Amino acid sequence: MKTAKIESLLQKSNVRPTAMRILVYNFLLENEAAKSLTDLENYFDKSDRTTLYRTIKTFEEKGVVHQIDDGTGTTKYALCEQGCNCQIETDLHLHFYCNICDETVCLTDRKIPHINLPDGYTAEDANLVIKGRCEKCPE
Amino acid sequence: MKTAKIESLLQKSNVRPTAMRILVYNFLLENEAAKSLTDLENYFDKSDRTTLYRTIKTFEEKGVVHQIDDGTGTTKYALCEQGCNCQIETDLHLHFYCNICDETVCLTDRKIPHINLPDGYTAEDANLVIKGRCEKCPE
DNA sequence: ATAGATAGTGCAACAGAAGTGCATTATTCA
DNA sequence: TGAATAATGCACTTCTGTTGCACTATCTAT
Repeated sequence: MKTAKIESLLQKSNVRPTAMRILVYNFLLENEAAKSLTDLENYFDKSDRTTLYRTIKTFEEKGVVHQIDDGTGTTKYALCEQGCNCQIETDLHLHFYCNICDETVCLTDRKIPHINLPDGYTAEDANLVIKGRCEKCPE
Repeated sequence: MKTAKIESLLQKSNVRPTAMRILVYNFLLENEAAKSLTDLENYFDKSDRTTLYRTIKTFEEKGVVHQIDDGTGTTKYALCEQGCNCQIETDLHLHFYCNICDETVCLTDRKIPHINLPDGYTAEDANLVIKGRCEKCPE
């Protein structure tokens, strides 16, 4: 994607499009799998960890990316789809973690099914991670 | 529960019932909510962190407790039910994390619904955490 | 009952991820 | 241009999880 295009996307989300932010956005865009802070750090070895940390936090606050807890203990991030509203319960999609290639992807078209909770419990958010073997890792 | 009872339960799981292990088991038994290593550490302040760590790891290996990743970033543990087979996909229950009291409980009778994955994906394990308000935290 | 083997415990230290404070640099805008 | 605001980079801290090693308790076979 062209830099100018990313710039305008960031601006739409009220994120000032600095060089670093455009690079990070592009990196996330080019990778189907969700990336961790450490992934970013390894890829952008010229840049400081803190900068990347705060970049991703800014993205998260502004709804550019969403956090993924895939159970590996390391938080990962993926771009939100256009018009995605990660916070709304009905829009929560599930994530798939591949035990073989250690990559996590969004299955944006698979929503988390509604669960009937016991009396007195109210749901506000949900997280569903399926672990197994992904399409890229045939048996 | 009587010490003798816990002793025999541990023995049935091939865990040698040391004093520490009986205490830890009892602690987990008396608390409905899942506990983290830090919780154990705070409660058993006379005991060493490593001992508690290895105790809980032994329990986990032998199927006495199961690990819970509730998205807080801290792994928690809860006793397995009798005959529970946490590893089998069909037996996976979901967990509930309360945003108010910061406690995580097993909803053992709510199983994770089956999800149809895209072609090429195979499920081996799953983790579902619902977050919200628990019965003990009325509005 | 005792000696040797095995298992459990406690201390110290380390690793990785996440987060904060502060000084420096870049950008905006009046 | 110059003051205000935002972004970046460095150093440091905290928290959780983990391992190595020495010491102690427990078990088992003689």
